[in-house]
Amino acid sequence: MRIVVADCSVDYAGRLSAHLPRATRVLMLKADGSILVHSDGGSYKPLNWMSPPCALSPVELETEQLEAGVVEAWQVTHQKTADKLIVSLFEILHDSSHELGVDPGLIKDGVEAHLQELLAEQIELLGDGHTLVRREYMTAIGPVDILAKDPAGASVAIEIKRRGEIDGVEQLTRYLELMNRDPVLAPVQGVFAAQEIKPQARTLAEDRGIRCVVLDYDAMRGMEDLNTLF
Amino acid sequence: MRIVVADCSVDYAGRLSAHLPRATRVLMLKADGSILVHSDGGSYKPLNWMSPPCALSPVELETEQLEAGVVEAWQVTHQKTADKLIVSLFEILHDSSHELGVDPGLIKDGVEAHLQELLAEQIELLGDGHTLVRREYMTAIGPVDILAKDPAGASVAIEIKRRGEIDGVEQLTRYLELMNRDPVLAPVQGVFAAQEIKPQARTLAEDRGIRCVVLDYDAMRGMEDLNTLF
DNA sequence: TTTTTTATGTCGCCA
DNA sequence: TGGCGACGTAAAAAA
Repeated sequence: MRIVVADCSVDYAGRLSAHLPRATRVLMLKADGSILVHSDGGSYKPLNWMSPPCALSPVELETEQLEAGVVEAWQVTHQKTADKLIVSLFEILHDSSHELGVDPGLIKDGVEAHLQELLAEQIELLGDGHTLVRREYMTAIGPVDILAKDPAGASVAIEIKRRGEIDGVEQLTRYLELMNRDPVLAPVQGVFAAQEIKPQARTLAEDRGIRCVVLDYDAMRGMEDLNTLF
Repeated sequence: MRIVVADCSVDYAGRLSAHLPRATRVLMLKADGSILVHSDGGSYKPLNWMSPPCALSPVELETEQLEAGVVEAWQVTHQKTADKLIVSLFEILHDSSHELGVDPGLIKDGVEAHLQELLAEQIELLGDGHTLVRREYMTAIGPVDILAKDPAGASVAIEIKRRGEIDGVEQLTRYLELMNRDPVLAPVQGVFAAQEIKPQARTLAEDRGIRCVVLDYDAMRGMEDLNTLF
């Protein structure tokens, strides 16, 4: 990994053409030949970049560029798509290289899939007498996370999110609308289950007669451990 | 912009939970408080990050952490969502700060928006006698890229894409269906305009009575230059 | 390998 | 500010 801080301008030609006027930026050159051009703001997306597989090579400077004050120029070319990125450096303020090694990678946990798995195992969290029909119950417009039955035998459709927001309520509403047209299933009660439910989402859900259930992930995982243990 | 190369581990809790085991990585700390954790591979997406607005603060180390070899720890918290990122540093290999200033930003060229602008100016490309009604004509299900009239005064709805694929045809079909129900507009003819139209998309479009027009971006831009010149 | 789906998407526009 | 669509979407999962 080579890190260069420099006064530079960048030109990209590929799926679109783009230009970055002269300014001070951070250039991250990774071991696989890829390059990221970052400014001191924005989010994780670089201003400009080239993804691997690609190769960096120095560019012979023309008189015009030398006169404009260009000290050095790089050309980064994508192996397959022929996308091209040209970095013109006017002044290098910092330049260092670092041996990083291979990264062990990110371990994700607590995603929606795991919550769904846990709630399916502990369906009684919705209330005594609830029973699981099945996970990923298929409908014409997509799978409902969990289909269950309440103690009276009525259908319950459950939408699970890590964080409950409006679009989750909309999604569940679409499922309910469809399922309530099916005489075998109707009437179907909706349950919006999440670790955290935003006030706006709760209001919308309750206004539509959808029950909101806040899930305690740690407690549910604890229960699972107990179940696995015995 | 502060750049730190360090042996570290990272924990994230927000929409999901994630953990990065101890390894050497590059930490980019931006002026707005945001942080990116990069490895020496992958692509432009960091292994982990926190987007602004957020704030970084040092964490008081516990005995357990000190014994494990943690030298320093940071906590980055998102202002609104309460997402949290904790970076535990075992060894700092590099640490430098740089004044970057505000970036002038990326200048894009050749995107859909520009194509739309150009076609609106050169609406006669659809055929002599065509006139522009307006760009981004609003309908109940979203804006139609361009609404025009043919020489006979009939409505023409134009969907513009850089690369014309099936979903673009579907989108235009939805607009046409809706607009043709409006007695003021009906009958509305559809035009699918793109720099490149995939055979599948062309077949579907023509089957639905939608005209396909391939746009020559360079020629259109050339025309614009002439128009600006005189 | 190719296609489809997901995403801590991000970004930009317009109501 | 919130909703909606495009993105050089990228990245992961499925086929």
